Amino acid sequence: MLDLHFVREHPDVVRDAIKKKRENEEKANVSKILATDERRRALVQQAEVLKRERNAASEEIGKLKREGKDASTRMAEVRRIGDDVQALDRQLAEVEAELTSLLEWLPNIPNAKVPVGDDATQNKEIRKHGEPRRFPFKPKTHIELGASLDVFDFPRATKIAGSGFYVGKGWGARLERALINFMLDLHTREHGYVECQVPVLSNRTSMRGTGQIPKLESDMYGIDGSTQFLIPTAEVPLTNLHNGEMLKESDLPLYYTGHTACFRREAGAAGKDTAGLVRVHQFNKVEMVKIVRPEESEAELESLLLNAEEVLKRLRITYRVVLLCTGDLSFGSAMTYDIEAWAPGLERWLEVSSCSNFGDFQARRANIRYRGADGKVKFVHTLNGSGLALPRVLVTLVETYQTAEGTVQIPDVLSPWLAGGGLVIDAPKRIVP
RNA sequence: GGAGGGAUGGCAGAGUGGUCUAAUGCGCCGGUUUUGAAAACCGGUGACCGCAAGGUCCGGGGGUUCGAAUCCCUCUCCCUCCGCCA
Repeated sequence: MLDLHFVREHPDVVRDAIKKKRENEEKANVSKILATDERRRALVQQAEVLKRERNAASEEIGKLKREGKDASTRMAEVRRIGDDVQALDRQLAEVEAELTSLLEWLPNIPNAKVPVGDDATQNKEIRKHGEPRRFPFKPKTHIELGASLDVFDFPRATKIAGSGFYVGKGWGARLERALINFMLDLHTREHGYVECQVPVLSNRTSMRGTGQIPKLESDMYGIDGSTQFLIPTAEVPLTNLHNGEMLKESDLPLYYTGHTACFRREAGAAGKDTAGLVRVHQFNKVEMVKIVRPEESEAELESLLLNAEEVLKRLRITYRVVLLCTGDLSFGSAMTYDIEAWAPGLERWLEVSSCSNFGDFQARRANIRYRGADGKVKFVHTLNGSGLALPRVLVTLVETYQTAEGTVQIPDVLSPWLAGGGLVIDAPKRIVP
């Protein structure tokens, strides 16, 4: 959420952001907000004048009564004021609710470093790590490998739950578990994050806090008449750990990581990536969240990105880092880097991580503040990034490390997390060693 | 699931219809003192809205009243006990 003062004082900056982000100008409506704010301030003034009168009169009545005098005419008068106050307060509550819901539709302002552009084609490549691997044979896709090695089962997942799910089986499941532990250990032992086990269900307040509600409500699975939702990312519970809290400056920065299942309807993506692991309704993800002082958030984004990249470096997977242009930037983000890993079988780059700086956008919504050394209350800045999304890492891993024989050579770096197991995925019942 | 108790500023905690403009303590900030620090003493110190005067806020919402932290209803959360249970 943007600061109302900021919107009032810099409406053009906000309008510019809406345009550059290709947001719906009907819903993200600055003029309507300014008009509603005017109405609200007029009502506040009217109500306050009356309240002042009422307070003075009530005090007087108290005095009269203590002195044993009659106060009935005064009381009748004040009663009328009270009725007016109540009517004004009702109107004010309505206008304020309207204003808040309008404000919730305003996107965050992009950082000045973000290139202006319409869509993903205008994103800017920042760096590349490794080269796409060349094969002396035609590499298979993870779907083909998954079937021949019996490690990913899509038809049976569809039978159980519907389309857009997968079953990891044998090495497929084991490898995913090893990757999760590898990532969590890296982030906790070497990058300074505190691991959290969090609910995969969150309420409306939390969803509003991180910005999923109102804009993305229809992309989530609601529970119990939509009082709670399955989380689309652990960003929601991890950031909302501190919802409504007043932190001490010495508490900052806070680094959290956690592994959860994530659930997405992918409502707008019907017909896209329908086969395989690339786009599924339920997937595992290791997430990193940072809660930091405002002056540090830009540098914290860079280190967050490096933390995510480190996973791919150690797995020796080819990737590139892309700075999203304004048109591709998400609603609440001020600046986002995507990490895209190369999938040799599919022959395309896959987004395995998205690292964003939200500035104070989420902090305002979730009311996460801290008291500075000077005693002043300020909003924190929040950041988050995937570290990483599991299914797509599995895709790039098995496609990258496949052999001419149709087996998969698992990178050595994972061996500590595959205790007792070999490092080659072979056809069923011939697991090596 | 049943019964009871509770929610007050950054924290602890008093306050059961009228100077509550919320006591007091801790913490925090400043000062005095000190070579420096601690201690002691003195002073200051909530959030939000408003250009300001001022107004609002005692878990959320609603009600009673001239007037609500205080009374009533309701929701949420926490605690104690009982039951059930991974």
